[in-house]
Amino acid sequence: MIVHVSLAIPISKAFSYSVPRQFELFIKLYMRVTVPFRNRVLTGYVVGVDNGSDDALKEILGVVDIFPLFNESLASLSLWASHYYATPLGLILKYAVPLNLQIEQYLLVKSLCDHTSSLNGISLKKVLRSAGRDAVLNLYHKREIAFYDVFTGKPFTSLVQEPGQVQKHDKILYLGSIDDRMEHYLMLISQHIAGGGNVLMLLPDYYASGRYYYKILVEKFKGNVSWYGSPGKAKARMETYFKARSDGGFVILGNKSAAFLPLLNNGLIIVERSEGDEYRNEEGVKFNAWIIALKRAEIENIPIVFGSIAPPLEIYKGIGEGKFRIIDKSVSIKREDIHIVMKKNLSIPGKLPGEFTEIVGGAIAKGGNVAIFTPRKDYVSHLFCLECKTPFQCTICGGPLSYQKRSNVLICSACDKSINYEEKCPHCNSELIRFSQTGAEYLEGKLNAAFAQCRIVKVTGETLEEVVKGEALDEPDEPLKPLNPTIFIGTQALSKLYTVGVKLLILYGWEELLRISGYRATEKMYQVLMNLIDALRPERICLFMDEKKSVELAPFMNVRSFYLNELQKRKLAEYPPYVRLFLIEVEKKNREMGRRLVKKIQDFLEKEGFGQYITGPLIQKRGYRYQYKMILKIPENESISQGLLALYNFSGVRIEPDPPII
DNA sequence: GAAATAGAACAT
DNA sequence: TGTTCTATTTCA
Repeated sequence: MIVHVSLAIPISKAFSYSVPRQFELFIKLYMRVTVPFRNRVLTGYVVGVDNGSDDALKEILGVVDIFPLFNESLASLSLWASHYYATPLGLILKYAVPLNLQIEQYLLVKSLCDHTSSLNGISLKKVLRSAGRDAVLNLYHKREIAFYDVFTGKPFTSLVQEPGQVQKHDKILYLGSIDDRMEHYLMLISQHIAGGGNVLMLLPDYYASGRYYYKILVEKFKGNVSWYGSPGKAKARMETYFKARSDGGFVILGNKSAAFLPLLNNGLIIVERSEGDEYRNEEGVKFNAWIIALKRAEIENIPIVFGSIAPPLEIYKGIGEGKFRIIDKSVSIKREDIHIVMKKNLSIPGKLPGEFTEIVGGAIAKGGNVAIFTPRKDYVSHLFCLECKTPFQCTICGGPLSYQKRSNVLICSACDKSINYEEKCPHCNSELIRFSQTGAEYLEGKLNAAFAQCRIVKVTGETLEEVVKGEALDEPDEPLKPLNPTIFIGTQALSKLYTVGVKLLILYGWEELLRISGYRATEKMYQVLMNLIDALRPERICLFMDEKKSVELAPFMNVRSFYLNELQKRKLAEYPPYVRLFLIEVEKKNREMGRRLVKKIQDFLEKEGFGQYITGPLIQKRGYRYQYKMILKIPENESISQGLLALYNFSGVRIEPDPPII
């Protein structure tokens, strides 16, 4: 017997091994096996089984799983993701099963005959340790033992597709406010769990959205709600895993990895605010959880519901093409309800505009909370030397540096590297440094000085956990006391504060998103504005815009026309969702070497029929290295299949699927 | 991803 | 011609 094994390394092909006779009976597709690779031992997934033998192949060293952890649908989902994201299958499979999976610890042995009775009720982990893996596999194969998990008490068997109730696969966009969405979700969940199904609900983040929804769901569904993938809670995670796998009637909440969680049949998937960037997994395997969830619903033939007040453009495109159904409960804001103040040099440090302190002060005097959105999180995001005119750049990657006053460091926005701020230009040593593009930290300082009597809370992606857990929201269910008005200052993270409620919402430099957010800028602006209003429920809205950068507000005031217009623009410009973008990067110390590899890649892509879609390469010097960047713009109907995966045959090539900014 | 190996650069 | 450091290839 020969098996083809996918390993978690950046190589797109599977490696073949022969199977010693004693393992042959145990081998099934998608089981994990240990194999020799070079001079180490790796765990990989069996992705193919052949009869016959080949003496030239090395032998597998052992069989890890008693059952395959994947069923057909999860396997096809992984295979699809591997192609779609041009990522080797082994890396996807490794991600798709729970991290640090310790199934054996939570499985107990059930004796099925007399001479195994001493093992009855003992954990599989212990039995494996005392009897050895091969002996246990043998007993199981002879049907002398079986397994059940400690949480549900139900037998742990292969994931089989139960015919059961066949559901209608349906893709729905629920366009409406947070209260309407919640009501709709509760109705759907009740229906589904009453029918014995499980519901998977994806939420944009753990600390704020997760907390908010968890609380409401637990109130209604009690112990049948759990988080999958909560940080540091291995046991809870496994409990959710087993419940979802072998039982019905549960609501499983998660963010990214939950999109791959094995779920019993008769499922329903809900994705809340899918436009949130938090669904993008950037570490290791790059993917977007809602895209995976959508494909999964298709493969498993289960309904999926996207709820939002400002959904991603892709979904609105799906409505136009008849792939999505829409439930439209949208509420539009009126232009005349938004007060606009134009100012010069809004993002350059200096005195806050008089109207600004006046308006904030007015709201506070009436005893209401105020939320102030600003697009950047640090003190300032753009430093440059007034003498030699050089902007401050990261020494490692060449990315722009921003300044954090509190810790007096410069942070690279591209690679997160931080260095101490020396108060002089690294180029010419001049001390004439210009700060511009102020952010949340800067405004926080200014507000502290102007409104000493108020509590001022900074809300960014980094502080969100602290804010939600901390004293600012110690009674998340009750709005903050009017006697103690609070000013929340922050980035889009503000739109996660579902419970505070504000009298006044100010967007300070919202139009800057146009320059920050690449080709998605207008879409992003709409989503930021709508989600802030959705979560914070302001009585009044006020925009402070820079005179020179100001934008027309009218196009944002009607959902339908906004999306149709934006889709039209993207189509003309040949941007997503009408094309898919892949960023291909090559980095070499030697300029000529880089050029040669780029040429090889271009020739290969040409041969594969992608030649016409290449832009670039753009050459950038990064420290001592040369970086070559190419953009592949592939029309949506074009299949990429194996084409891009084969780029892993050239080493030193990095592929980034769907880069947000190019 | 990382070890083996081929290649370049430098010294003897 | 040996030594050391770096870039490239290959793994079953």
